[in-house]
Amino acid sequence: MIQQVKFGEDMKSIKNVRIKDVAEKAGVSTATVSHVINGNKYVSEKIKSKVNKVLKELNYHPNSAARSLRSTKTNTIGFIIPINREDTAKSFFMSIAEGIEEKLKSRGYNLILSNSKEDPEQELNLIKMFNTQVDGLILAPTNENFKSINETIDHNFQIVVIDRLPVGYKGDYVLVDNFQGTYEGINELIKSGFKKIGFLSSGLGIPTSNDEFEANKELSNNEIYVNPNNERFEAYKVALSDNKISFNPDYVLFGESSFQSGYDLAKQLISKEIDAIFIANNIMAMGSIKFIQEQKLKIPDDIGIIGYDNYDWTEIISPPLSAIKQPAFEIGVQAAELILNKIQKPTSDCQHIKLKTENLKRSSY
Amino acid sequence: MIQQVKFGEDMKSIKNVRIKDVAEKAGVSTATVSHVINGNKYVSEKIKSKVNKVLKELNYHPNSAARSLRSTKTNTIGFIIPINREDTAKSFFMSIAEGIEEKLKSRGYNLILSNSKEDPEQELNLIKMFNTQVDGLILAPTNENFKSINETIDHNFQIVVIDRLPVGYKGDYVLVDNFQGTYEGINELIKSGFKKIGFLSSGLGIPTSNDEFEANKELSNNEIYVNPNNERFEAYKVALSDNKISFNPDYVLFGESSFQSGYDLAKQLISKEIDAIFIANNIMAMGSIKFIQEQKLKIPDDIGIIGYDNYDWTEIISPPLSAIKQPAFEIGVQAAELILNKIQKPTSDCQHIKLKTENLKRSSY
DNA sequence: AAGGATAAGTTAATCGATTAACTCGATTGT
DNA sequence: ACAATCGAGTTAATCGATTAACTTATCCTT
Repeated sequence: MIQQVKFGEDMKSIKNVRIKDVAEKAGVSTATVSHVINGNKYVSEKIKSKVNKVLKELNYHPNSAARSLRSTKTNTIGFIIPINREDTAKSFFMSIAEGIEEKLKSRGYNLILSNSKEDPEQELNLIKMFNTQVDGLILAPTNENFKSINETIDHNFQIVVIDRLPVGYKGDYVLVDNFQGTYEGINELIKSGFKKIGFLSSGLGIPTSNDEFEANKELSNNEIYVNPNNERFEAYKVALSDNKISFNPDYVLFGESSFQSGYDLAKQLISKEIDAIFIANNIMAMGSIKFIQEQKLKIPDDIGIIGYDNYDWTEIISPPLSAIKQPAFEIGVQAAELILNKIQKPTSDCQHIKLKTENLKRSSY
Repeated sequence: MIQQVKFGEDMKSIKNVRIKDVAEKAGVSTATVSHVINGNKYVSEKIKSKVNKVLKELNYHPNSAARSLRSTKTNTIGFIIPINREDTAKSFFMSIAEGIEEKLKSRGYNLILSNSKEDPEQELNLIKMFNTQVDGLILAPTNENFKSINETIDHNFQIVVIDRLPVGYKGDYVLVDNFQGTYEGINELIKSGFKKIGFLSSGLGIPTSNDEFEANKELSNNEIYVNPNNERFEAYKVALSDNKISFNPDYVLFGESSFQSGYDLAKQLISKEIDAIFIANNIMAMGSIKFIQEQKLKIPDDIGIIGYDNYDWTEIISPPLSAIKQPAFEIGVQAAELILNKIQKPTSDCQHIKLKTENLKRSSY
């Protein structure tokens, strides 16, 4: 339904108030007004208050384009998220965005948001676009290698990486300790008596065959692509091994991050007579649970479950789902903090932050 | 866990490539380069290709600050959302944001995102901040009256309002036809044999007492504050009346948009022996369902339920929840379309778009 | 062949805020 | 008492891209 309405408002064609207008009205130079606004040179109280008065009267707002052009600071931070349509990770990244915004706002910065849609090409394009637009970039990377990213950064801006760690990246980052959370989760599962524990996840960023994986291991920690999924997978294997349970590759399935894929993989896995599943991906967890419900399997009697990330729905399914919760908002706050520091002091040491997860034990195991 | 790492990268202190550099290398004037880039004056093929070549070689990217300053176009659209922390509406607005972004990107525009947190003051501040930053603003308003908003807009930018309609606003908007969706939902409930239908919602933007409400009715359609909740409430009443069911104010409860409030209000409502509930708010629906599950009430035998908005979780609870789905992504696309049109042709007629909801019948009634 | 029209580029003013360099009077030190 | 220093403002160059106005050279038209 589309209506059309005649245009006939009190169109404002107000010429913007310039610093010059303020200066004239206050009887001072533009430089003085600028000094009052930015407080970077001493101005006498008398003049300062006169200028401030005029500033208010005229409702002056600095033209950010002019300001950026002259000072080469944009006061804007870019944030690139990697989500597909219908991906529930959007809630995760949105919470991160909130954290970022909260911190930025308190320091007078803006946030520009863009979505790479998990497409490395898109990501590179966005970075290009950001080149002259931002003072810093918070990036949840989809390119697995930092080289290509680094090459497209031709402007002098700061970067903070979150959520995943591309190969060759040495700068600031904020990650979540996915190893610890998963390790603890698997451990709990085992303590509760589960022995045949399946592992469901979306794709790994690293080679999955054993040979290649071993090869990777020899590189230093910074030299492999770290994404949440492979950390979780590693933790799964280590936890099993620490509990003297042998690793069975048949119990591990990777698929795309979707409801359907969760459903399908759960079906496959359950046909293998496992007694518990660790599902490293929120939306796949939903699909899996759907299948389990359809099969009328009892949770946790027939099958134990742990999911990843705490969404509201995890509380209202029956039984409520146990989950490993990532501190999304906090990631955002920390990332913003890092980037602002780096902008203020570009030569400062790089910070590597790893946030702890929280283990939410409910009734699904 | 925080690590410190010595800073010692191959710091880039590259001076940015300016249009002047390109011009010199290509042996033409800066004006010509600009014309090639923007295509607003004819340039011979020979020169055009020469310039394009240099553009690539030098990896030129226009300085957006300079461009904005001169052309008074920022090529940026602002988007203000009104969400509180933990509000599941974040998923709804995020989908809208995706829709906006998709459309904007295809036309070379950027998106700046900010959150008013449902605080009218904050909203006004954000608008102020946007004044010289954006060419247009997409606003999910929290101020109920447009006057205060209008007063803080001192720059000459375009506005498109979404989701709610403040009093006195006459410009472009994209809304969802909440009346229709709710009306149909209630109708279906009645057809399925439910008679005592409760209504749960977060706060209305209009006076709720009957007198005041009647007073409001006399104003023209554009003169009352329209938000999704009051439309839904209206539809509820009309649907009852059309089915010759008398309206019982005891069956209607308003609370804040939270899990707990949904839980509490469901408790209240159920004590009144209703046989179905229409829950006009997603997160309240979760709380309500939690309570219903705890009481071991059978859905839909003991109680029928319809919720609002289609989240993934609605499929995996038992039984799957019937819901009215808003076309979030589409709202974004349309809003972006409107604002781009308005920017191109500021005097064009205002468009009023109302999108249809979708009725997802599942097994909860 | 003269005069105008057109085509293809160029020159230079301009957007608004910042800031280095400067002015000018007052204060201080010896 | 005189130079040096300081305090409080001002002047004017500058950031990089756009674009109105202008310059040539070329092409018609009669």
